[in-house]
Amino acid sequence: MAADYKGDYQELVDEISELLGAPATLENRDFELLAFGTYDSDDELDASALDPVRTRSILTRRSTAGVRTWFEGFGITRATGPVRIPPSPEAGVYRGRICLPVRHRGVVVGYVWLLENEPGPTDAQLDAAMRVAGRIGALLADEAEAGAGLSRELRAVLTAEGGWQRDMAVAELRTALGPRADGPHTLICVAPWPSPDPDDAPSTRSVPHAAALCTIPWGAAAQSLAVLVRLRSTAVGAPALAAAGRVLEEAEGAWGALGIRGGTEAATTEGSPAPSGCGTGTRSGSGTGARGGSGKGAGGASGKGTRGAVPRGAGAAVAAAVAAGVAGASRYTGGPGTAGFGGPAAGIGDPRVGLAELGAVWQEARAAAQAALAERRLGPVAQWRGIGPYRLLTALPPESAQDPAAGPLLAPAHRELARTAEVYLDCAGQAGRTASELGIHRQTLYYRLNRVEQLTGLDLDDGEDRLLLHMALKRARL
DNA sequence: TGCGAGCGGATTCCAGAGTC
DNA sequence: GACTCTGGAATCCGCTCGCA
Repeated sequence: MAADYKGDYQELVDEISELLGAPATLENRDFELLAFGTYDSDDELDASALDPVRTRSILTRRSTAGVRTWFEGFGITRATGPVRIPPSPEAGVYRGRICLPVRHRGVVVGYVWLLENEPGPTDAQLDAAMRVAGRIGALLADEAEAGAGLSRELRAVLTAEGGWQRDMAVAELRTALGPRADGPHTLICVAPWPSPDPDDAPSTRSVPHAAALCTIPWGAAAQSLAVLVRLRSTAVGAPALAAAGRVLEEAEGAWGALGIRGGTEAATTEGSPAPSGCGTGTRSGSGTGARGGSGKGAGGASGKGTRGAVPRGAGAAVAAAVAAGVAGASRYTGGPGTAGFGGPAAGIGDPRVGLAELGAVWQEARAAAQAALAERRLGPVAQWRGIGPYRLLTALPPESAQDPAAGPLLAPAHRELARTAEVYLDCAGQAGRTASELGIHRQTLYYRLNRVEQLTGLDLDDGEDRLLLHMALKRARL
């Protein structure tokens, strides 16, 4: 049964505030706010509580990197007793404060902060406060252990083969979650996730509405992060979106720390516009007679496609993970969806009540993440219900990625032709819109389409041939 | 309802320029 | 020289609208 840790932290912080006669705040070792004391002074408004750093910490639930660096410079990560920190206006710290390191079995797990007042607390008072900090440390360690346990249960559910194995895993997760297990839930898949190490995953506390999270293999060498999210109802997806946004921030930060660009910036610095710019356009065009005409043979290709997708500045292991998990999608296009490593993406499955269908929800979340990575216009956070044809395409077996009909077109030398064909098909075969979308002359478009037909042996005036090529091109992006 | 005129988009053909 | 792209002109085709 999960404990109400938040309430316990609050009581302990209030206890410290009362002991020392000053408002206290509690942050974890990542400087994320866990609780803050509301000490009642005799004044109507205690100006001492209006310190900018403390106010910011309370309002944003965390401290800035600059403040963190300044504090850590006083050795608070190694201290076993109270540490006095003088004010430093240049670091944004306008008031001196006392840091009580919160330790458990010798390891720092958080910090209690007190603004210094005159006269300061006595040694006896600080000793008493440190004993309370010790109880907070035990509580933080207990919570971390409980969270890790849920990770194991969640991973067991998501990696179970099915049948009785999954039923057993679901039963264990249900027991661990308690009564909350019967409420509405969904799953978020964030991929690629930079590390398989559970210690590198964010805590459930730092992800809004998260009940459990764990890492799951993504392809051959990469990782993804699964987040189980509690919802108020299956009709309201806002909590899942908020959680996905928060975890994406963590993922982008982690990839950034590894020297790999995140976010959409990387996606727009190379290559051309998205191949699917016409995806939501009007219905079919004229469908008139056959194209033929002025092709001049099936000789060499331009070879002017977009450049490689391997991130620069990354370690070999990371590059391998990216190659397996992300860049594999960029087999031919140069568009934002696939041009290099455009950062991680998140997929959200359809909400369900209870945990029985968690396996299916996970498949949906994975598929949505896969679609968001392949087609950046769907992301960075994509919901299963919003990925359109990718609901079918992601369900196809891996071997379908190389359909012989589209094979020649997927060669690196013919990236531009493949992109031309895909935009043309996305635009429902309307030459004018396609040429406009690609920024080429319409005659150039006819020339390229003629080359596509020569390479593939398909007839773009035939509906089934069009469907086959369209599916093959989309599938190859996944 | 059927027909024809007008319009606009799609297609084809040809010539020529640029690049490798 | 081969390939690719661009531009102009002619033609085809489907759609809309007015009219009987």
